[in-house]
Amino acid sequence: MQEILLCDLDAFFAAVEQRDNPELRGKPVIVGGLTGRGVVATCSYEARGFGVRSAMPLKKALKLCPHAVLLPVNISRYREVAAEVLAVYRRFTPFIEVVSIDEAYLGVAPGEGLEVARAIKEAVRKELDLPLSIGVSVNKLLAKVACNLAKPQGLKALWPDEVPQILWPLPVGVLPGIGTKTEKQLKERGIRTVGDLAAAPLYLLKMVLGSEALRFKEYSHGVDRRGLVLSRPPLSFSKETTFPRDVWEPEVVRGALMRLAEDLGYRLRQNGFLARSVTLKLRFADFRTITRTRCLAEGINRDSLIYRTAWELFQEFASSPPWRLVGIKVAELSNWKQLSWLEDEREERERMLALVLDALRSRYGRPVVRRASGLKGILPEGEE
DNA sequence: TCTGGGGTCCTAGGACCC
DNA sequence: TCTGGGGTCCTAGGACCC
Repeated sequence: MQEILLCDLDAFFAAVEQRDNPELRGKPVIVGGLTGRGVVATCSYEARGFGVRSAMPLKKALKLCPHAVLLPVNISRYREVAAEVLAVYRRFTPFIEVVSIDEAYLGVAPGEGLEVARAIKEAVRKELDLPLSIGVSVNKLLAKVACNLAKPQGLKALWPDEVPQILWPLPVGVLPGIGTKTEKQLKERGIRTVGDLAAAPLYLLKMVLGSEALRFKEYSHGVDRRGLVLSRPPLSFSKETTFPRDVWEPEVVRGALMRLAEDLGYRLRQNGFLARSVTLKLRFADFRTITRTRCLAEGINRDSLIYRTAWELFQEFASSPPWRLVGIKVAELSNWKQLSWLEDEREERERMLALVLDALRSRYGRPVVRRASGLKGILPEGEE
């Protein structure tokens, strides 16, 4: 049987910032959206010492730690660094499941897990100067738990024979798929720890976990049949934005939808996809959230069609302001194929323009030429 | 304390078809 | 007239993960 490593970069965004700016080392650093309604994306361990946590509203984080250094999320920079880390992993094994920007499972030969883990940790520290935690075991579940126990900057193995001693005392929330809601429901039935879950009768588990009860029962015994998923095409792209203040004017929402549609169209074209469904997401000031989806006859990848569909959905379903967030998701992706011959000349022109703008965007970032008067009648109404 | 953004998966109801 | 059963597609919402 193969062994599995879970490699998890510690406080990744904050660690990159501290590495790139040595004067930040040893200081509490918070990386997050700086809009006033932002939350903590990642914070350094110095900040965690003050009680600051991921997903915490920035306002609260700053109350806990007023002298923290606050930085915006520089996601393109973190992506670059993450690619360098992946390149190191690839020197050790081709079996890699990338979970997120800072996390990956690696498959290695039986008996080699700990040795490879030590070498990877050392290489990432020496070559990239980044702290990394690694959990080692025979499956993803135990590797993940081991990694959590190892953090920060640790290395730990967790073998099946240690399950009663190490896994059972932990809260059920350590199992993947048990979040706050499910944890609460289990607690109401007297199931707090993984050991409780292992001892619980199946009928009781089914009341909370439904058809997944058996899988979680297996997890509680350290059994995890999930394999590594080496690579998968994306199923959807989405982009959403929370307004700095609650919004009462449909025109403000319309402007936001245009920018979201532009971004999604760009990503579809860059990745060679057509989308057959468009979903509008709307959050009201009271936090009630709705989604409305429209399935299209044909796949699309143009900003204007994404925008138009989302705007129609908004007009149909927006009900009443104030709105807090608006978002668009495109899904039902298929590979790019030749569009129908029936497009009229205007559409052809628009498609050519999109290609030119994309080229500019690739080279220079968001184009400002969008505002030039020559584009009247080509871009969707109100966009010029 | 007043709650981001980008994803995946599951469930459940209704429409529709045979 | 008093209504089966199965399959698929579409849609909405929710839980979860990082």
